[in-house]
Amino acid sequence: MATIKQVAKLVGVSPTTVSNVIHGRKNKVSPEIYKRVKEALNQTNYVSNMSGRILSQNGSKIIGVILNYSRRSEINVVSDPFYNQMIGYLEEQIRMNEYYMMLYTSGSVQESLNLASAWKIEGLVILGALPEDAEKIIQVAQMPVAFIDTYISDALMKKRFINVGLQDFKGCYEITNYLIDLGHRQIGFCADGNTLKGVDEERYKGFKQAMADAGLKFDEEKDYFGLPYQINERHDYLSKLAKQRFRSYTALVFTSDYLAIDAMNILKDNQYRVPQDLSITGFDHNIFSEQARPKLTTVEQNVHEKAELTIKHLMQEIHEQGTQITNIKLSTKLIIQESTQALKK
Amino acid sequence: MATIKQVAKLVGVSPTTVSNVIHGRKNKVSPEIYKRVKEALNQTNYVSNMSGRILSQNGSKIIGVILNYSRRSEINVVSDPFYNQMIGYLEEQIRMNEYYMMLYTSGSVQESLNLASAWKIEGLVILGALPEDAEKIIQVAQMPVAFIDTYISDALMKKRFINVGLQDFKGCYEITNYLIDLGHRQIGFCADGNTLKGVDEERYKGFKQAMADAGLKFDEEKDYFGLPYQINERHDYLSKLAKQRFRSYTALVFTSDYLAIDAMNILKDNQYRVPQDLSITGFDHNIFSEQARPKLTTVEQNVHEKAELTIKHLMQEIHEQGTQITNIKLSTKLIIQESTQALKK
DNA sequence: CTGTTAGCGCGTTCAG
DNA sequence: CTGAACGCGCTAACAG
Repeated sequence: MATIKQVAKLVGVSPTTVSNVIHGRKNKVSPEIYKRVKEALNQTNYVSNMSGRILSQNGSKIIGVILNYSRRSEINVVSDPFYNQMIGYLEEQIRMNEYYMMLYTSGSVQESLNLASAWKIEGLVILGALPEDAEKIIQVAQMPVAFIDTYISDALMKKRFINVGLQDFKGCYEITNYLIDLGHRQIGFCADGNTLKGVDEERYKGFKQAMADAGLKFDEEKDYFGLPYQINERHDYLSKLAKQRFRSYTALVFTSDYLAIDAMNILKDNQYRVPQDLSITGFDHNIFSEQARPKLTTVEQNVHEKAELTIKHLMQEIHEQGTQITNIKLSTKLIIQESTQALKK
Repeated sequence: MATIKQVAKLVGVSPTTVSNVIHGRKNKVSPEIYKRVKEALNQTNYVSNMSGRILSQNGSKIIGVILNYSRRSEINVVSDPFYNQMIGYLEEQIRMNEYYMMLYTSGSVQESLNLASAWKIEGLVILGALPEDAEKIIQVAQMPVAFIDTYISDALMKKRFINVGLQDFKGCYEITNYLIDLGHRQIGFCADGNTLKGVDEERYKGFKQAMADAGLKFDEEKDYFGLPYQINERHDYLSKLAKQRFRSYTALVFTSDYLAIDAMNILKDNQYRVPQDLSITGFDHNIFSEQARPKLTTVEQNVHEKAELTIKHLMQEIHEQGTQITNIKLSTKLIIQESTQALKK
């Protein structure tokens, strides 16, 4: 509640002196006064008013974290533990850098940029942006931006933009290969919705490549399953699939643990045994894959590392030490658990 | 990027006029000029600078959301879907009220209050605060504060404080009673940690009351299981319990779905069949209880409603229309699913 | 080493 | 209906 002025009056010095003490500029204040001001600061429980600070050109100390939910339905963004974990870790990293986190979910680029300029936000973290939105942002944003899990062509990348993602192609290639090695030939691919973009698209490509490399047939019309976003619709649809079309497969690859577990439960309800009747794989290695029985064979990504790297590079850019384009693809790890087994001959 | 001054110069009017247009004060500006200014505003993509606004006494439009993790380990806060859902819904509600959300996890009251005063935060939402922390906050906070899931005595409540919670006692009483009705007599109670506070304590009381009302013995030393926070330690401990002490029970009551599912898996790994060998209940009715097989018998709380009510009342307080102490206890609902069954004689 | 002054962008007087 | 002037809290440049 106390302002610099009030503290200054209390001690009997000028506001500048107080400001200097606050910023620890010992060389500009005599030790004696420094001590007295410091005490007054503690006594009055002085907290600097951020708006004053921002106005006098000193950075807002805010990192905006924007959750894009144009891709997935809102329900999933709230429920999918990947986003939740990510937000938790981002908050941790931002706080550790003595910045503040403003969280915003937004479907539109303009909205996000308005937020940023209204608050003179120093850096932006954008989760799950579509490639076309990312392009727009790169063109107009005035501050460093870090994208997480967005596919941006290198040509578009600029110095102040950071892109942290995963080796989605490779991850999905490997897990598909693993299924093929187990003897599976009829493998279906299941994802959110009918048009794949970004992360899911890369995973799909990895899957198809693995199939092609093994000389296996894959019919994009028949063997690709686009699941509804809405949980009830999805369950109905999965039930139908379980009763008919899924019967001709021995393994199913899902683009996320969330979807895989969801489907596995519906399959169980329809008297499938996993993995005896059907092998199932997920992607993420989050809490769902561990809590499920059988535990899910999946692809691990290190969410904490993702958050840490993102904020680390963002901070570098903010402090102008960034020297090159940052486009990181973190490696993945195949986690073999209980939801897959070798095909019996 | 444009400031009021710049827009004013562009149109050829004074800053005041522009300000008036921004605030829609049509009676103070001629229609002709109003239109021209409006156009310029759109063209330049004007966004008002928040710091200027805050400084000139007009509210920061920030709601601070503080996650207290002194009670639970950080790991759980990040993983427990209750918190995640809550944050998602709070963000939604805050945004819908045209406010901004600043997210902060903190173990100390002072830190939280510093955040609030630095940003002139208009309202605070505090998740899972300890009663003693809540008391401190009530004493010193300058703005409306809404506590979620904190037990505060009515005597301490003041006009500007809001408390939204659950009928935890009743919820746990009912589910325990349900088990008793099913014929269970040896019922254990499992919770996070060894000293129960707030929500968990109330649930424990509800449990004990149900046992007492049914004339059943309950030994606080023996029949209460305090589980370690750390996931690995917890699993080890649960494994031990599964092999020995759990054998003498026919039902276990858990304080959250998260813990119940975690334990259920360990039990399965130890050849228990749920519910045939052991009935299990959770609390929350979140995604875990639905994704599990068997689906968990649990107590439902409406998280969305909780968030909505919290922000609604907080907004009322902010706009000074709050007239009375707000201490809400939302009702719960028993959700009977597959993890419980009648005891065979 | 210390104090004075100006200005950041906005909203709100108060005169014209 | 319009504009000039002030102040919010802070910092940086400049004077003493």
